[in-house]
Amino acid sequence: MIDRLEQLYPLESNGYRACAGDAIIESTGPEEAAMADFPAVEMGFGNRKPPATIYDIARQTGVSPSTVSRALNKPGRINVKTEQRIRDAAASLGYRANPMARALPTGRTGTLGLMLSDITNPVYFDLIRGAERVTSAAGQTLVLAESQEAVERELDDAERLLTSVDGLILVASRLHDEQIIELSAVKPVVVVNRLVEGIASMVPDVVPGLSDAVTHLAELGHRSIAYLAGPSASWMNAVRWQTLFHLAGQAGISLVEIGPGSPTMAGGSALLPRVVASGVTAVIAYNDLMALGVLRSCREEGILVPDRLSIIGFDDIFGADLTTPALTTIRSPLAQLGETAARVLSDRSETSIPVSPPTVFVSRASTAAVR
Amino acid sequence: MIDRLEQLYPLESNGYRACAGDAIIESTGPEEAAMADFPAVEMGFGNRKPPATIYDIARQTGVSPSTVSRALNKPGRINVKTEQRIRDAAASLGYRANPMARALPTGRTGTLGLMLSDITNPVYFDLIRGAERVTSAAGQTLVLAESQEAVERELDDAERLLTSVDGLILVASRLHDEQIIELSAVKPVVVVNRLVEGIASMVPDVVPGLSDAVTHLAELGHRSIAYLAGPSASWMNAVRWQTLFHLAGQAGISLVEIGPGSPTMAGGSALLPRVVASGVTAVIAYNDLMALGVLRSCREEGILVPDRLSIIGFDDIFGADLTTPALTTIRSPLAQLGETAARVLSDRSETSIPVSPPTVFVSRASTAAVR
DNA sequence: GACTTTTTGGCAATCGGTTGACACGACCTC
DNA sequence: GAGGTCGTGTCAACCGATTGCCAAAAAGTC
Repeated sequence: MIDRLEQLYPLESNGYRACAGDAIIESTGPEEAAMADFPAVEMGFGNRKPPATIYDIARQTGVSPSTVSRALNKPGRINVKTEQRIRDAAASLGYRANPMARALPTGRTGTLGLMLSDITNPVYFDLIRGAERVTSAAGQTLVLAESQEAVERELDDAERLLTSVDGLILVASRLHDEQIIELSAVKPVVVVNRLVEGIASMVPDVVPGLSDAVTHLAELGHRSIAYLAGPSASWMNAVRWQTLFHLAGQAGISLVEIGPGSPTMAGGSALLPRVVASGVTAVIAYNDLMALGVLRSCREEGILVPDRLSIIGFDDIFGADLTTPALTTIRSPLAQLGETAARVLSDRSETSIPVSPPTVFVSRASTAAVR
Repeated sequence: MIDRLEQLYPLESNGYRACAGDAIIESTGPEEAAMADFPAVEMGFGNRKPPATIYDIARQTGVSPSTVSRALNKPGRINVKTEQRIRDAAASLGYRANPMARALPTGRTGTLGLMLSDITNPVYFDLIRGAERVTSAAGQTLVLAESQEAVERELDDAERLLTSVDGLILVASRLHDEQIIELSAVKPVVVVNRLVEGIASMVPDVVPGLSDAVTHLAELGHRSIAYLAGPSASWMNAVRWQTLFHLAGQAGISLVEIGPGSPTMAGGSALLPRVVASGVTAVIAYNDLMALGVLRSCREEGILVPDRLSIIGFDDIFGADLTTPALTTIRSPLAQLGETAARVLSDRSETSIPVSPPTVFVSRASTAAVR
């Protein structure tokens, strides 16, 4: 079978773009598709060559290890001539400083941790991107960890991560305030999408976006709407609900809370029956994923959107504008929050930091006037 | 300003779900939305308490550090009574082993690296999930790195990562074969979506899915189709093109290659004019992102899909079934590849490993019979 | 009771860097 | 020429674990 693969993808020295002139294509039969008998390949976990150390460089150049260390990290401290010799040797040996050996005496690991409930939730894309950009610009490494919405696990992972990181960004953490404060006693911690006293916190200001959304619905004639609640342990869910509660009151719109539900498409879908039963003409969901879940279920149920039900999401994730109808939503400035969080940790600046960029209402096609 | 925020999100000891009865809601004026003057908060980067070490435990229990180390890691080596005393002390001090101090003498870091061109590309979601699942089940940590489609940077990051990781998974790497082989001389390396001689490689078998796709198009009466090429440095792009080339030939369908383009929605959109000019009735894109880009541009240009143009994507990413029309695509078993890759590195098994699970054609609504 | 074996715990070296203290020579100054 | 300064490089301690080897104590054997 491996033969067939190699015929199919003939290798060249540079690995790809081989001429396919004599490749043999044949359909894979069902028996070949079975899991049990994939083509297999041998792993070569054999003898590896240990990476070069400053001791190797020292021996080769005839200086002491400490001189090597200084030549490589303290420009000017060592004679330029010597420094160059050392640099050349380092390059020829393919030297790379061992980050752990370095971290041990210094305490600096050159690494920031980013913890979120679900790495693959599109909501966090821009946030991750933003943090990545800042981190790598500062020559540091960003490590991502996932807590799977489990408090138990989140604390454990956070503690583990904390020991090997210069700072930690907690996004939409489900931990208790005290637990977060405890973590911050060990290493700098920044929380995003949550407000914790005494901890650098960055939350978008939900008022502008939500306010515009409510006005928008009011202008379309909606008098009765629902909020699709996310996880009850989510601080941001509480904020969105409370804010909406007041704004709806001010606008004279009646509001019901439906949920809590899982912050996923499935979670949204599951709540549709209750939405229908409530008789509301519009829903605002905790996030876009839930909104998309509702949207999909509506299509399956034959409920016309936006004619019979208007839907508003939250976050403006990837894909929100690809649906039909395109999803009206409230955009959170997550890229900016990610950047800021990373910058704060990266600079270790004692100065005050920005904390509350505004959300923006994005009007698309999933909202319309009440019939 | 911070006052307003606190009024808006009043804090309680447990952090959320505070009563919002007296919160004050007012619209944010435009001047407040300006970037310059976000509410700010002071960071407390003050004196941190250093984490507990085995020396602290040793002192408290009156034994030597080596005994502590053994009590915690070599069950049975130490008297149960002593071991328990040590465990209790460790717990009361909140001890957490410093992974770097441990890695230094042992060489084992308990960490796997996963490198991909773009963390936030939905294509890789399932792959990341799969790798994460296996890794964390094995008590290890997965660290993600992003290479931004830049070979220079990818090599640099890979080398840096390699020093602090037990093994490395390279996904859709743009590196040269030699570079990858060199990396694998230092630490175990697995490549995904690419075939490199001598390196454990996992690629989906594109034939089944692509074959069904071509048959599908042929049955719908398409006689002339286009392939929207992805990055020319992508091994997988070459494979998809070559395979399609043969399958189309066998089916008697004429085929043109359009591109290469960036593997993004923008990349797909940019190629639409050339698709139109070519006069084909169907396109198969390098990936779903490009297919979605074409789809969106078609909508903007008033080109009906699938009536005037059939579109097939690749990978079946999140959102592919949310569009209108829902995207017909070829699903890659990436979750499985991610799991397998992680398992191979995690077990360090010398045994042979599965390597080529089949792709599956997913027929949805973006393909139809030629008028 | 003397000898052997097993259990239990400590000593010290090691991993690969960093860094404060210091030695040595060159150069400068009065 | 004595004293001071500066530039350059080495020594040795240290970060927090792991682990091979050994010693003391306890248990077992004849």
